[in-house]
Parts: sequence; structure tokens; C-alpha cells
Amino acid sequence: MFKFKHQIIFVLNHETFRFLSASSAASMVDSITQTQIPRQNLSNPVTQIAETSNSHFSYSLDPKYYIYSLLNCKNLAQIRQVHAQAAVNGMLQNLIVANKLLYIYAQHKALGDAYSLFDAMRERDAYSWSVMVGGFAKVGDYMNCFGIFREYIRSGERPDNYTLPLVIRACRDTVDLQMGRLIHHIVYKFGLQSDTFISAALVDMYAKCRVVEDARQLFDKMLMRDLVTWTVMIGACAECGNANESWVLFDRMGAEGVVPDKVAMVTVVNACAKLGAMHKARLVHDYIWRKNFSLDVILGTAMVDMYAKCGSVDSAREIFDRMKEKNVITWSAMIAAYGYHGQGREALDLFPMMLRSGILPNRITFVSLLYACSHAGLVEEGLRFFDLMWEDYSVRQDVKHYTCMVDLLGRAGRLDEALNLIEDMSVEKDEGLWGALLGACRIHGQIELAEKAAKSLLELQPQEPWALCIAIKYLCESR
DNA sequence: GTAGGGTTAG
Repeated sequence: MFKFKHQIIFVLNHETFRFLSASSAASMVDSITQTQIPRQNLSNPVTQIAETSNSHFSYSLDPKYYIYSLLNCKNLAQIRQVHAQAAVNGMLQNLIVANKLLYIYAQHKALGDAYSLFDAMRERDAYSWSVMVGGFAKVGDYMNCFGIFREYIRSGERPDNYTLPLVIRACRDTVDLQMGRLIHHIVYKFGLQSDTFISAALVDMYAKCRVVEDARQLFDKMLMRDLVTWTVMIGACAECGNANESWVLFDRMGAEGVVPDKVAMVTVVNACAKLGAMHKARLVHDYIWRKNFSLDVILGTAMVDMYAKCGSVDSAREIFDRMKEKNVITWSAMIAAYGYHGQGREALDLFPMMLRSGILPNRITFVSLLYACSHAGLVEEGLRFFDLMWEDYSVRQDVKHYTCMVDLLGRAGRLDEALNLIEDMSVEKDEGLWGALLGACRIHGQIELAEKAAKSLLELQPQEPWALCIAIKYLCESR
């Protein structure tokens, strides 16, 4: 399937596609996706409910009754109950009721239920299709998301500006550029390229697939750019290492009279963090303050990170202390901030405070803590955290945690322990881990161990050119 | 009678 997929993409471009009929668009989608729709169970719970308990049902024929009942459903069992009731009363023939059921199932991530209903529906409209496409995307079942979209195109219906952004986003989330380009062709085919929702989604998709030139081209060609489109493009520039351009775009956006909201500000703050320029950080902060944006968790956390990366851990702490609501990301950001400023003690002091406020650490919190220990030479503390993360908090050590430990032990000159740790670990080793060991060898002039590490690295990934590069680089530097 | 977008930590 994948071979075929690539061949198709290489053969076609926009121009050739323009001359294809809509039905060939369908067969194209057809050849690329393989549907794996869960078929209806023989023991459908809804049928069972309908068979065993219809004496308890009311026999309302008012669609509003079912819609209201569905809105009040708290769990899947209740939804199935209403579904069964509607089935017994023949109300599933009513598109409004059936659509609402689909939607509620999708909201509860019950895509199996939703699909068996969808499959049985004689009449479907654009709403029904987009609920299914979006529902599968929501639970991360992209195969079926694309599969349903394929069926939609094949049914001869014209895809609308609700469904297309959903599949485009699915391409973004799976970083599936080939599929993304294909759907872009379909957008052209149906003449929908000027829809804001669709083009913003396309810009975002190209940006996340790191094809920034395509994203930018599309962006520049757009006649109408709304706030979301601007935000996407500003974020894309920052993400791809051109935070200066983010800043330029933010100015241009303002000049064109588009007023930023909180999400846009988070994106700009983020770009500023990547830029690492304190002057810009103060400007953004001032803007946020003047426009009266409240410091919610996301904006606040972004600002903590921004100030830390622009060099002022104190300003970061000031924002941190002013924030009313903090989550695990906020705490981790502040811990990391102290970490890369070499203030290990301050980082560690935050840990009990975090626990007292009722927030549990996750794997990134521990990466930040271990990183802080290694950059402040707090060896014993690091070892303690490394053990306790699994024992007390059920957070499994992964390769990043091991890398911090190798770095920590390596810097302290305890290279044998670092090597033992690597040899005993059961998780998969990566480039960064060997880099940490080789780095430690370089500091301490341990050429034999460096050679051993380089050899292991090459044995592990003989086919990877970067492995050889890293090994050579560190070996040369050791000598 | 109804659905959809962009945002935070290593």
C-alpha cells in the first residue's frame, strides 16, 4: 500500500490533477487508504436493550424528546438506552435524532457504537459524515478517519468546509505530508481553496510537516486571513527556527487591523522564548499587561518559560508566583528554568511545594529535576530522585532520565557508574545517551572508554550515518 | 437542529 502511495504522489502534481474528474479523485483516495471499520457486533448492546426492556420505554415520537434526553446522558449506558428507545419507536429514521446520537457517541469516544449506527443509516448528510471523520480523529484512529473520508468522497458527495479541516488536521497530527498534499489536491478539485477554515488548516499542516515554504506560499496567496491563520503562521515561523519572522508577522497582523486574542499571545510569547531576547520579552509582557489579558495557566506558563529562556529566572519566578492556577507543566517549566540557570537547589525546593499544592510529577518533571541536579553537581540528590520517581510516583525511567544520570555521573567523574547504568538499562538507547557518555569521556580524557562507547554506538546503529559522525567527533575531541 | 480552527514544560 505504501509503495503505491508514494508512486502516486510522485507522478501527479497540481496541474495534472486539475484535469482529472471527481471520480478519479475518489479512486485516488481509494488507493491510498485501507478502511478497517469495526463491523457491528452480533450482540449489539442497543438491540439487547431494545429487546429486553421496551416495556419501560416511553413512546414519544417527538424528536426534541430524544435530543433533550441525549443532552442529559452522563455515560455510554444512558446513550445506548436512548438509542434503543429511538430504535423501538422508529425514530432512527429521523436524521436529526440519528445525527445527534452520532454526535453524542463521538463525544463519548464510542466510535464502535457510532459507526454501527452510521452504517445502518439510510439517509446521511454532511453533518453525519463530518461527525464520523472528526470522531475517529478524536480517538486517534486515523486509519478509519481517512477511511470514512474516502467513503465520503466515493459516495459522490461534495466534501464541505467542516469535514475537510478535520482530515487536514488528521494529516497534521500524523505528520502525513503525502496524504496532506493529496487532500490539498481535492480541495482544489472542489474549488474550496478560498475557505478560511480549510486554508488555515492547510497552512498549519504544511508548517507541522516542516514544509514551511509551502505554508508560507499558501499564506501569502490567501485573500482573507483571519486571526487563526495569522496565529498559525506566526507559530510556524517560530517552530521552524525563524522567530524573528514571527515578530514581523505579529506587527503586520496588527497593522492589518487583526486583534490578537489569548491564544495568539501565547504563540507570540512562545516565539519570543525561542528568540531569547529580553528586550522583546519585556515588550510582549507590557503588551499583555496593557491589553488586560488575564494570566491563565497556559499564558502564564508560556511567560514563565519565556522569561527563563530570555535570561531572567527572577522575572520567571515573579510570574510564577502571581499565577493563581498552576499545573504540572507550570511547575516543570519553573523547575527547568532553575535547572538551566544552574540553580539546582531552587529547582529541588520547588518539588515539595508542588506536591503540597496537589500536583503530581510526570516524566518531564523528573527530566527537569535530574537536569537541574546534573547542572548543579548535586549527585546524591539526583540518584535519590532517579530511584524515587518509580518507587514513589510510578513514573518509569526512560532514556531521557538515563541520559541525565549519565551526564550527572559523568560530570562528577564517576564514569564507571555511568557505564554500568547504561549496560544495565532495559530501555532502548539513543543518540543522546551515548552523546552524554562521550561528552563525559571528553571532559575527563577517558579515551579508552570513549572508544568503547563509540563502538557500542556503532554496533547499535551501524546503518545510521549520524552514529559514525558523533563517534568520530567525540573521539577526535578526546584526543 | 447541528459541527469545525490556532496555545504551555524536557
